[in-house]
Amino acid sequence: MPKPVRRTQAERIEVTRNKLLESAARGFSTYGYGNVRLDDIARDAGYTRGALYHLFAGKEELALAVIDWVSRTWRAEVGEPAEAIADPAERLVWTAQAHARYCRKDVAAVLMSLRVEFAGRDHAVAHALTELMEPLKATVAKVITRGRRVGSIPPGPPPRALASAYLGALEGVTAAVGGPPHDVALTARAVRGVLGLPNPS
Amino acid sequence: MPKPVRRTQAERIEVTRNKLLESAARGFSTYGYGNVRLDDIARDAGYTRGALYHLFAGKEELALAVIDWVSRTWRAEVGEPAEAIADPAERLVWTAQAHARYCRKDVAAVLMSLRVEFAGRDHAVAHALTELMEPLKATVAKVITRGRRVGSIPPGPPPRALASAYLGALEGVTAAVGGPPHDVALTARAVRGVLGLPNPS
DNA sequence: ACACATACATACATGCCTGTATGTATGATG
DNA sequence: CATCATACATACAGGCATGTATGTATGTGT
Repeated sequence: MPKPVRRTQAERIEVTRNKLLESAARGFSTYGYGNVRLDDIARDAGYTRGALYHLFAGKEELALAVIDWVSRTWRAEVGEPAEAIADPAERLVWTAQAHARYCRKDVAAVLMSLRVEFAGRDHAVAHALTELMEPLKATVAKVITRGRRVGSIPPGPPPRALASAYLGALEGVTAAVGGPPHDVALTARAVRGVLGLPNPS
Repeated sequence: MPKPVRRTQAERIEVTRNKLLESAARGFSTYGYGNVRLDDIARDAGYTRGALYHLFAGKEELALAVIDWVSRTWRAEVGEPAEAIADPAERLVWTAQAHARYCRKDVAAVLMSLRVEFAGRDHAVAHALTELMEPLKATVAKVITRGRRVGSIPPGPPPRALASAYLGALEGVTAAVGGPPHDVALTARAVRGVLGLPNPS
């Protein structure tokens, strides 16, 4: 018996919460919001639904918490570091590559999975997702506009449409390729093409 | 009262079947396989579940029929015409553009929607989808290989990985852009980038 | 025109999953 | 160490969607 370590309540709850969030992310990502059973999520994390309902009000709140959790880590690992890059074109390409690396963690796919499932629906999860994507798209559009003013991104379709395509290419390619060793290079290729940048070769 | 036209049984059943398939495609695409209710699908087509269960063994068979139905129209409108184009690079770019136009019909999104929902699961629908995508990916890989031999596609990542990225970019961009007037141009940009082709400018 | 088959509607039964209420064990406080 | 609070498990209840069985109307063969 591996010694019943005495943990403080705050520690216990944080450990449990994180385990549940991770299992939930995997569950939502693999089975979808509607198909996954809370029992599976809890059991996968090593608990029962009792723990889950103690920490989250229900399935919907759990999904919202997962979205918040994943988007936080995304910002930390992809969004924030990208802001250090001055040149707009470089920054967008770097972001794409960082996103591809980020998506190697299986939990990352949960955002795309949920977005597809809730696309065009009136649901709290759907609203959370659009409130997450909308500013991101706006930011990308702004970077594109700046890039064109500076001359590092060639002219073409309107920035907002281009931003949508950029994000779509990002997710589509990373999801389809599904990991190393070519995910980063191929994602970069795709977004370069979308932005109208020449391939570096 | 609009005259009770006397239709033959074969006609009745075909009309009904098609209406149900179209509603099912919309339903699966909007709500997902697990979330949509067969009652909604039937009612949307102007029938009840009675008609649905008379024509299809159940939800699963309905989904399989929808997949078959959509893939047929895709082949007719995108796959087959593309084969007329000799040059490999041109053919792949044209296919992407034709796919973008094809996706303007709302029912087209059903394949991507189902693929995301069933990705990595052991389910009859999942198998049907992989059996549909696998040959397609193989074909694209072959065209890429030929294109490189001929010199119309530059060297780069292995053909299979490139084919995955090509299809991912295709779906990602069309789904994200979501229609005219820029869908075709942006999709072409993305796949050109993935394939390593120079942008025509 | 009659009996039969089939397209489709309505009514019923079953199972599963969410949500809630209750119970138990472990950590906190005096 | 005794009492309380909290993390988590187990037990119960309700709803909702699938699937099935039965009923009705429309087309078909003789």
